[in-house]
Amino acid sequence: MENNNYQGDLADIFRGGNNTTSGWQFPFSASQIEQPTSVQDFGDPFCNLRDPLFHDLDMLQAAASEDNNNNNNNNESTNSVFGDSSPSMRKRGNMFSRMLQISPTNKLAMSACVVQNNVIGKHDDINSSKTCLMENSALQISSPRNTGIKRRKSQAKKVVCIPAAAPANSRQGGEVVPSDLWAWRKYGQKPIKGSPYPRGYYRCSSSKGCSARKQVERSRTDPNMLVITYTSEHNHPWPTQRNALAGSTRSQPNNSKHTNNTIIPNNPQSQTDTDEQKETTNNISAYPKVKEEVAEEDVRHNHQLEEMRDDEEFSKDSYQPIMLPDSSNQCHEDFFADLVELEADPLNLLFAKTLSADINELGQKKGIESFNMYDWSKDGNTTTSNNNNPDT
DNA sequence: CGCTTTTGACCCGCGC
DNA sequence: GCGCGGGTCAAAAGCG
Repeated sequence: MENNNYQGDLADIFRGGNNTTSGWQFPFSASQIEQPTSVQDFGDPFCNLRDPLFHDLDMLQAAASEDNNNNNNNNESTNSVFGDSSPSMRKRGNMFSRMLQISPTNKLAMSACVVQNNVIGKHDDINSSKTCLMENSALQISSPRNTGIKRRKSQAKKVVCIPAAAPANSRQGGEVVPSDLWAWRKYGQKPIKGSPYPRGYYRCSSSKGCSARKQVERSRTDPNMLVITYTSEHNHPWPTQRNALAGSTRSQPNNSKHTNNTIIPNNPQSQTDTDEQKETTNNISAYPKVKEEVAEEDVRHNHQLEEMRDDEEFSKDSYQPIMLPDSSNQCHEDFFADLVELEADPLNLLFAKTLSADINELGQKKGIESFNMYDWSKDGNTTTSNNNNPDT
């Protein structure tokens, strides 16, 4: 309770999972992810994804790798952790490896986490790398094989470390964090001893009999990172639709949900929204909005997707890139070239959203003004309802 | 109406 | 056995 007074409520993060209009979601497309079918996956959609971004960040990655080498010599071993050991991935780094998967029996994922954080540019110094190592150490503790933390049951768990899109100290409740394709319902939140951040408890709401659960909490060592722990596996296929939006947005006293024509993610903003926070919200709102196909992907159901697309207004044409300022220089083009390419794939678009803070930060390093890559308010009708799938 | 989040109470595993 | 602390339940209330 009191914990919520100074930090964003993690519940906001996962409204994305239940609310198609909320913040950003991982734009998984059927062609890019595999449906998790094993217990090992726990329905985690991150495990098979590859990095569509940031191959312009070699410099940072190199620096990060250098730092990483100073701290860890297990680079080879870490690749397998991410379920993809392709050469390209090794070279460029996988953004999803930021969503660190830590196998209960594999403790070798840490170095990659360090690297990726540096690649992204959010943690671009040695100190932050150390912080990340500390984070990874904390994650190790959560391993069922490690008795450092009590385990009520000897359940297999999978821990994923992902970046929080908004700085933890922003006090912004509407921080955006990837939702996965499952519908999650929050059933509890507890303050965790030793951590200033509460832990949210979620269960799968797609199927009543589904025992899948996940816990979400901020890293106590790096508030910019979220630690998601998946427990149990889904016993049903991926949902073709998410649950109704009802109840997904509780009261927002400031009534600032829609302040202009831009798309406001339906993340409930914290009730202590400040002007600064609202500004951040608006920035978020300018990020590409991606339809529910994000939640519908199953390679085996492509035909179904086609039908759904026909029924919905959404199409890739519903957004368009914002032209960069006239002052754009070659640096702009170089830096954003890859990002513009993302337009071709909604999945990637959402990545761009995910990494907004990182991108802006990195852009500033390159002398680039903050920007919005895509204007989703093209027709002014791109409202939250656009994402709603009628429950009928 | 059906869904959600919130939140205090309760349950239960674990260490001592 | 006891206490701590994490995990879950369930009532209340809000939202579409």
